[in-house]
Amino acid sequence: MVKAVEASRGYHHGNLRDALIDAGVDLARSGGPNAVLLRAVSRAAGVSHNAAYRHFADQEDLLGTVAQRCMTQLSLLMIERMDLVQARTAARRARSRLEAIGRAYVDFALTEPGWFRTAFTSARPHTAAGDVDQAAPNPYALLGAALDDLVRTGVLAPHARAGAQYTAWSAVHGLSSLLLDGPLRELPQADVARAVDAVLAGINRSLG
Amino acid sequence: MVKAVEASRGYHHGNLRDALIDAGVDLARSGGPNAVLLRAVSRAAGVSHNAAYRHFADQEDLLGTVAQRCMTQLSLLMIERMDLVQARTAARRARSRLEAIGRAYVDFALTEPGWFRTAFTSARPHTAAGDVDQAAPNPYALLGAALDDLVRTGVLAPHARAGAQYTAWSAVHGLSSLLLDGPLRELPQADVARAVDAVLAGINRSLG
DNA sequence: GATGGATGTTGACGATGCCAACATGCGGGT
DNA sequence: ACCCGCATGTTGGCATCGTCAACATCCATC
Repeated sequence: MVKAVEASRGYHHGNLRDALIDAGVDLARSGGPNAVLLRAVSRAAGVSHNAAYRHFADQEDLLGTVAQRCMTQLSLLMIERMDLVQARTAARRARSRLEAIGRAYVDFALTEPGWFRTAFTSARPHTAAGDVDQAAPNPYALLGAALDDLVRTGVLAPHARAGAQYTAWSAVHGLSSLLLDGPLRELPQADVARAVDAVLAGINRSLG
Repeated sequence: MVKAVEASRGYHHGNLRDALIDAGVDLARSGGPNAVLLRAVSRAAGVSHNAAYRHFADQEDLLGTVAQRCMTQLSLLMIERMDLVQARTAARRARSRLEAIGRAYVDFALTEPGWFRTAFTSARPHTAAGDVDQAAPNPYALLGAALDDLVRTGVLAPHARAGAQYTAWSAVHGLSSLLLDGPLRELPQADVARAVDAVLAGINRSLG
């Protein structure tokens, strides 16, 4: 057979690493990075503390792995929203896609604060040596692809692409952070919408 | 006399709250928010664990207070850099001041990562009820004042001010975060400078 | 079938946050 | 001047966490 997906519950779990990561993702969702505890994930996986040490060097290692999964969740929402975009011309489509991506980014931060904070908890270069899942979609690769499309459709001048990338990333990520943990924390919902519109419009304008 | 600055070291410390906060700021500087521990600050203040509970409800309370001090540090650097700006016309001066503020923001994040992370550790609305030091300068108030100057000097149209505020805050904060904990983490120094220039130029352009 | 290495378990140690009970001494009221 | 209350510190203890060491189990390979 390919692999025992359903965990056999004998002495050996059979699929513990994934189970631990899943538990970590759950904990991160509700409690953020500080909730991703070695003993807690072990408990959730129905296994004894210390079992995790056979799969992760230490808590930081686990957290880094969970953080990557959170990044992937962000990517999934971005892709989903991007695929919904429809437009006449290729140029308009590229523009709308970029906006959809940006909006997804902010929405993710606001609707999944635990995941968002965990994804950027950094702790360490969670692009650690070894098994970074290269196949997993990356939020910034998606943003980059959207910018490539803008260049392809003539909206964005090729020489401006590099700068636009930094500008777009920064604006969208910064807004998300400020709304979540910054001085915009308790902004009324209507103002939030206005702020998002303003920032996305600013990005659009800065594209030329 | 005004106040016993030098701590009298009897049974009662005499100035414990401030001593604990200072110790917390030190720990935050080198270790970030996770290093601001109740027992550690007590130790640093030469006092027994639990003494801190006479001045802070819990660790989160202490951390929030320390976070505010970190915010103030950021403000101080911004003010310092802003005051260095010289320019012929009032308009150019206002523009240069905004840029100086933005650059200071990013520089602070990169040179004082522990403080920066602590300042935005949020944990809870560290604008808790009660004694928020209103006199302390606020990074966003400074940014707001700089934008006001741009309106006053005719660089920025009044109706565009609100949007510009969100745009500028987001861009500068987002860039800082991405350089510190995001995918731009290990960017070579030359590219960092380019990215900062690009984002600041983008802000300037978005002002019209 | 035996056996070795991968996987899980048990137990322990130090550190942390927080609670309860106790100690100290400064400052205000008489 | 005295005394006593209450803010401030201390001691001790508990539950939880990360991590190490020693041990148990079982799957795969010969």
